[in-house]
Amino acid sequence: MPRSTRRRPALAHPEAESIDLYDVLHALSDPTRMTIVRILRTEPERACGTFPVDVAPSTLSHHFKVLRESGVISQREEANRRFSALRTVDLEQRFPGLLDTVLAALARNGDDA
Amino acid sequence: MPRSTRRRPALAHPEAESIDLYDVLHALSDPTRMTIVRILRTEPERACGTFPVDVAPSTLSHHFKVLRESGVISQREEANRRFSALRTVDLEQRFPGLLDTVLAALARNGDDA
DNA sequence: ACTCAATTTCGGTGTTTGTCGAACATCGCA
DNA sequence: TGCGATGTTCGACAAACACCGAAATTGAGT
Repeated sequence: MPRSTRRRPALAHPEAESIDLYDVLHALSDPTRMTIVRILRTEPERACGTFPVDVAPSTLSHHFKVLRESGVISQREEANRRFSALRTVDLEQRFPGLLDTVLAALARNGDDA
Repeated sequence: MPRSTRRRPALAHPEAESIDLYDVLHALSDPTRMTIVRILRTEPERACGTFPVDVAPSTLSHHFKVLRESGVISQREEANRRFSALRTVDLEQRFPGLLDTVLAALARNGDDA
Protein backbone atom coordinates (compact mmCIF):
# COMPACT_ATOMS: atom_id res chain seq x y z
CA MET A 1 0.00 0.00 0.00
CA PRO A 2 1.25 3.48 -0.85
CA ARG A 3 2.76 5.12 2.18
CA SER A 4 2.92 8.50 0.51
CA THR A 5 -0.77 9.17 0.98
CA ARG A 6 -1.96 11.07 4.02
CA ARG A 7 -2.00 8.63 6.88
CA ARG A 8 -5.27 9.74 8.41
CA PRO A 9 -8.22 11.21 6.52
CA ALA A 10 -7.75 14.59 8.25
CA LEU A 11 -10.30 15.56 10.84
CA ALA A 12 -13.42 17.28 9.56
CA HIS A 13 -14.40 20.48 11.35
CA PRO A 14 -17.20 22.76 10.18
CA GLU A 15 -16.33 26.40 9.61
CA ALA A 16 -17.38 28.70 12.42
CA GLU A 17 -19.97 30.43 10.21
CA SER A 18 -21.57 27.18 9.14
CA ILE A 19 -22.10 25.66 12.56
CA ASP A 20 -25.70 24.55 12.67
CA LEU A 21 -27.84 25.24 15.71
CA TYR A 22 -29.76 22.00 15.45
CA ASP A 23 -26.56 20.00 15.28
CA VAL A 24 -25.27 21.79 18.38
CA LEU A 25 -28.47 21.29 20.35
CA HIS A 26 -28.54 17.65 19.38
CA ALA A 27 -24.91 17.22 20.37
CA LEU A 28 -25.65 18.76 23.76
CA SER A 29 -28.75 16.68 24.40
CA ASP A 30 -26.77 13.64 25.47
CA PRO A 31 -25.46 13.27 29.04
CA THR A 32 -22.19 11.63 28.07
CA ARG A 33 -21.39 14.37 25.58
CA MET A 34 -22.46 17.05 27.99
CA THR A 35 -20.06 15.64 30.55
CA ILE A 36 -17.28 15.99 28.04
CA VAL A 37 -18.25 19.58 27.31
CA ARG A 38 -18.51 20.46 30.98
CA ILE A 39 -15.04 19.13 31.70
CA LEU A 40 -13.60 20.80 28.64
CA ARG A 41 -14.97 24.05 29.94
CA THR A 42 -12.51 23.96 32.82
CA GLU A 43 -9.44 23.00 30.80
CA PRO A 44 -8.07 24.30 27.52
CA GLU A 45 -7.38 20.86 26.14
CA ARG A 46 -7.56 17.24 27.10
CA ALA A 47 -6.77 13.80 25.68
CA CYS A 48 -9.73 11.62 24.72
CA GLY A 49 -9.01 8.74 27.04
CA THR A 50 -8.83 10.87 30.15
CA PHE A 51 -12.49 11.68 30.50
CA PRO A 52 -14.30 10.08 33.43
CA VAL A 53 -17.16 8.59 31.46
CA ASP A 54 -17.86 4.90 31.59
CA VAL A 55 -18.63 3.84 28.07
CA ALA A 56 -16.60 1.66 25.75
CA PRO A 57 -13.74 3.34 23.87
CA SER A 58 -15.56 2.91 20.59
CA THR A 59 -18.63 4.61 22.00
CA LEU A 60 -16.55 7.46 23.32
CA SER A 61 -14.97 7.84 19.92
CA HIS A 62 -18.43 8.10 18.43
CA HIS A 63 -19.41 10.87 20.85
CA PHE A 64 -16.28 12.85 20.04
CA LYS A 65 -17.12 12.59 16.39
CA VAL A 66 -20.61 13.94 16.99
CA LEU A 67 -19.21 16.83 19.02
CA ARG A 68 -16.57 17.61 16.44
CA GLU A 69 -18.81 17.43 13.41
CA SER A 70 -21.39 19.64 15.09
CA GLY A 71 -18.70 22.25 15.74
CA VAL A 72 -18.77 22.09 19.53
CA ILE A 73 -15.20 20.86 19.90
CA SER A 74 -12.04 20.78 17.86
CA GLN A 75 -9.56 17.97 17.82
CA ARG A 76 -5.89 17.90 16.96
CA GLU A 77 -3.65 14.90 16.70
CA GLU A 78 -0.38 14.57 18.48
CA ALA A 79 1.39 11.31 18.11
CA ASN A 80 -0.89 8.63 19.43
CA ARG A 81 -3.19 10.96 21.23
CA ARG A 82 -6.06 13.08 20.12
CA PHE A 83 -6.63 16.25 22.06
CA SER A 84 -10.01 17.89 22.26
CA ALA A 85 -10.86 21.49 23.02
CA LEU A 86 -14.07 23.48 23.21
CA ARG A 87 -14.55 25.86 20.30
CA THR A 88 -15.51 28.62 22.67
CA VAL A 89 -14.55 31.50 20.42
CA ASP A 90 -16.28 30.13 17.35
CA LEU A 91 -19.39 29.22 19.28
CA GLU A 92 -19.50 32.59 20.98
CA GLN A 93 -19.20 34.31 17.64
CA ARG A 94 -21.86 32.19 16.00
CA PHE A 95 -24.32 31.85 18.89
CA PRO A 96 -23.47 34.40 21.57
CA GLY A 97 -24.10 33.27 25.11
CA LEU A 98 -25.39 29.86 24.14
CA LEU A 99 -22.66 27.75 25.65
CA ASP A 100 -22.58 29.69 28.92
CA THR A 101 -26.33 29.57 29.27
CA VAL A 102 -26.54 25.86 28.59
CA LEU A 103 -23.73 25.08 31.03
CA ALA A 104 -25.37 27.25 33.67
CA ALA A 105 -28.59 25.35 33.02
CA LEU A 106 -26.71 22.10 33.37
CA ALA A 107 -25.53 23.09 36.83
CA ARG A 108 -29.17 23.59 37.81
CA ASN A 109 -30.18 20.31 36.29
CA GLY A 110 -27.98 18.44 38.74
CA ASP A 111 -24.43 17.78 37.69
CA ASP A 112 -24.85 14.06 37.94
CA ALA A 113 -27.64 13.52 35.40
CA MET B 1 -68.47 1.28 28.95
CA PRO B 2 -68.60 3.67 31.87
CA ARG B 3 -69.17 7.18 30.75
CA SER B 4 -68.53 8.56 34.19
CA THR B 5 -64.75 8.30 33.82
CA ARG B 6 -62.77 11.26 32.64
CA ARG B 7 -63.12 11.44 28.87
CA ARG B 8 -59.54 12.37 28.11
CA PRO B 9 -56.56 11.09 30.09
CA ALA B 10 -55.75 14.63 31.26
CA LEU B 11 -52.71 16.24 29.72
CA ALA B 12 -49.41 15.43 31.39
CA HIS B 13 -47.17 18.39 32.18
CA PRO B 14 -43.96 18.14 34.21
CA GLU B 15 -43.64 20.39 37.23
CA ALA B 16 -41.49 23.45 36.67
CA GLU B 17 -38.82 22.19 39.07
CA SER B 18 -38.55 18.82 37.39
CA ILE B 19 -38.08 20.01 33.83
CA ASP B 20 -35.06 18.16 32.48
CA LEU B 21 -32.42 19.97 30.49
CA TYR B 22 -31.75 17.07 28.17
CA ASP B 23 -35.42 16.74 27.38
CA VAL B 24 -35.60 20.45 26.59
CA LEU B 25 -32.51 20.40 24.39
CA HIS B 26 -33.78 17.37 22.56
CA ALA B 27 -37.17 18.99 22.06
CA LEU B 28 -35.50 22.06 20.61
CA SER B 29 -33.19 20.14 18.30
CA ASP B 30 -35.91 19.55 15.72
CA PRO B 31 -36.73 22.22 13.10
CA THR B 32 -40.46 21.58 13.12
CA ARG B 33 -40.66 21.88 16.88
CA MET B 34 -38.43 24.93 16.87
CA THR B 35 -40.78 26.58 14.39
CA ILE B 36 -43.61 26.01 16.80
CA VAL B 37 -41.61 27.50 19.67
CA ARG B 38 -40.57 30.50 17.61
CA ILE B 39 -44.14 31.29 16.66
CA LEU B 40 -45.37 30.73 20.19
CA ARG B 41 -42.83 33.29 21.30
CA THR B 42 -44.75 36.03 19.52
CA GLU B 43 -48.21 35.02 20.70
CA PRO B 44 -49.52 34.05 24.12
CA GLU B 45 -51.51 31.13 22.84
CA ARG B 46 -52.40 29.38 19.64
CA ALA B 47 -54.46 26.45 18.39
CA CYS B 48 -52.56 23.42 17.13
CA GLY B 49 -53.86 23.39 13.61
CA THR B 50 -52.88 26.97 12.90
CA PHE B 51 -49.14 26.52 12.72
CA PRO B 52 -47.54 26.91 9.29
CA VAL B 53 -45.64 23.66 9.28
CA ASP B 54 -46.15 21.15 6.54
CA VAL B 55 -46.31 17.79 8.19
CA ALA B 56 -49.30 15.50 8.58
CA PRO B 57 -51.67 16.28 11.46
CA SER B 58 -50.67 13.10 13.25
CA THR B 59 -47.01 14.06 13.06
CA LEU B 60 -47.78 17.52 14.36
CA SER B 61 -49.62 15.98 17.26
CA HIS B 62 -46.54 13.95 18.05
CA HIS B 63 -44.36 17.06 18.11
CA PHE B 64 -46.73 18.82 20.46
CA LYS B 65 -46.56 15.87 22.78
CA VAL B 66 -42.77 15.97 22.82
CA LEU B 67 -42.81 19.70 23.54
CA ARG B 68 -45.40 19.34 26.28
CA GLU B 69 -43.78 16.37 28.02
CA SER B 70 -40.41 18.09 27.99
CA GLY B 71 -41.95 21.12 29.69
CA VAL B 72 -41.42 23.59 26.87
CA ILE B 73 -45.08 24.25 26.22
CA SER B 74 -48.36 23.84 28.06
CA GLN B 75 -51.61 22.83 26.47
CA ARG B 76 -55.17 23.42 27.51
CA GLU B 77 -58.29 22.06 25.95
CA GLU B 78 -61.18 24.19 24.87
CA ALA B 79 -63.97 22.41 23.11
CA ASN B 80 -62.54 20.77 20.05
CA ARG B 81 -59.36 22.76 20.09
CA ARG B 82 -56.17 22.41 21.97
CA PHE B 83 -54.31 25.60 22.69
CA SER B 84 -50.59 25.68 23.22
CA ALA B 85 -48.48 28.23 25.04
CA LEU B 86 -44.81 28.59 25.85
CA ARG B 87 -43.99 27.96 29.50
CA THR B 88 -41.83 31.07 29.56
CA VAL B 89 -42.10 31.70 33.29
CA ASP B 90 -41.36 28.13 34.30
CA LEU B 91 -38.49 27.84 31.86
CA GLU B 92 -37.02 31.14 32.95
CA GLN B 93 -37.20 30.05 36.56
CA ARG B 94 -35.65 26.67 35.90
CA PHE B 95 -33.07 27.60 33.26
CA PRO B 96 -32.63 31.38 33.22
CA GLY B 97 -31.91 32.87 29.83
CA LEU B 98 -31.99 29.57 28.01
CA LEU B 99 -35.03 30.15 25.86
CA ASP B 100 -34.00 33.69 24.89
CA THR B 101 -30.48 32.61 24.03
CA VAL B 102 -31.61 29.69 21.94
CA LEU B 103 -34.16 31.77 20.07
CA ALA B 104 -31.55 34.45 19.43
CA ALA B 105 -29.26 31.72 18.13
CA LEU B 106 -32.06 30.48 15.90
CA ALA B 107 -32.33 33.89 14.30
CA ARG B 108 -28.63 33.68 13.45
CA ASN B 109 -29.00 30.18 12.12
CA GLY B 110 -31.30 31.39 9.37
CA ASP B 111 -34.99 31.39 10.18
CA ASP B 112 -35.77 29.05 7.36
CA ALA B 113 -33.70 26.04 8.40
C1' DA C 1 -79.41 12.69 14.67
C1' DC C 2 -76.15 13.72 11.32
C1' DT C 3 -72.28 15.84 9.75
C1' DC C 4 -68.15 18.55 9.84
C1' DA C 5 -63.89 20.18 11.82
C1' DA C 6 -59.99 19.55 15.04
C1' DT C 7 -57.01 16.51 17.04
C1' DT C 8 -55.33 12.18 18.98
C1' DT C 9 -54.35 7.32 18.88
C1' DC C 10 -52.98 3.36 16.49
C1' DG C 11 -50.27 0.54 13.46
C1' DG C 12 -46.62 0.67 10.24
C1' DT C 13 -42.15 2.10 7.74
C1' DG C 14 -37.62 3.66 7.21
C1' DT C 15 -33.81 6.25 9.51
C1' DT C 16 -31.00 7.55 13.22
C1' DT C 17 -29.08 6.73 17.65
C1' DG C 18 -26.28 4.83 21.51
C1' DT C 19 -24.09 0.94 22.60
C1' DC C 20 -20.88 -2.87 22.25
C1' DG C 21 -16.96 -6.17 20.78
C1' DA C 22 -13.55 -7.26 17.47
C1' DA C 23 -10.32 -5.84 14.28
C1' DC C 24 -7.26 -2.30 12.55
C1' DA C 25 -3.92 1.67 12.57
C1' DT C 26 -0.42 4.49 14.67
C1' DC C 27 3.13 5.83 17.64
C1' DG C 28 6.69 5.42 21.46
C1' DC C 29 9.75 2.51 23.55
C1' DA C 30 12.46 -1.54 24.90
C1' DT D 1 11.34 -5.75 15.49
C1' DG D 2 8.03 -6.48 18.51
C1' DC D 3 5.00 -4.77 22.45
C1' DG D 4 1.76 -1.93 24.67
C1' DA D 5 -0.97 2.14 24.77
C1' DT D 6 -4.22 5.14 22.39
C1' DG D 7 -7.83 5.65 19.52
C1' DT D 8 -10.59 4.64 15.22
C1' DT D 9 -13.38 1.94 12.04
C1' DC D 10 -16.46 -1.76 11.20
C1' DG D 11 -20.44 -4.50 11.63
C1' DA D 12 -24.29 -5.55 14.55
C1' DC D 13 -28.21 -4.69 17.54
C1' DA D 14 -32.13 -2.81 20.13
C1' DA D 15 -34.34 1.39 21.13
C1' DA D 16 -35.95 5.71 19.75
C1' DC D 17 -37.35 8.81 16.20
C1' DA D 18 -39.94 11.30 12.39
C1' DC D 19 -43.19 10.42 9.43
C1' DC D 20 -47.54 8.83 7.32
C1' DG D 21 -52.52 7.15 6.60
C1' DA D 22 -56.55 5.32 8.63
C1' DA D 23 -59.54 5.02 12.38
C1' DA D 24 -61.36 6.90 16.57
C1' DT D 25 -62.80 10.84 19.66
C1' DT D 26 -64.92 15.00 20.76
C1' DG D 27 -67.65 19.05 20.36
C1' DA D 28 -70.13 22.50 17.42
C1' DG D 29 -73.50 23.53 14.16
C1' DT D 30 -77.38 22.38 11.27
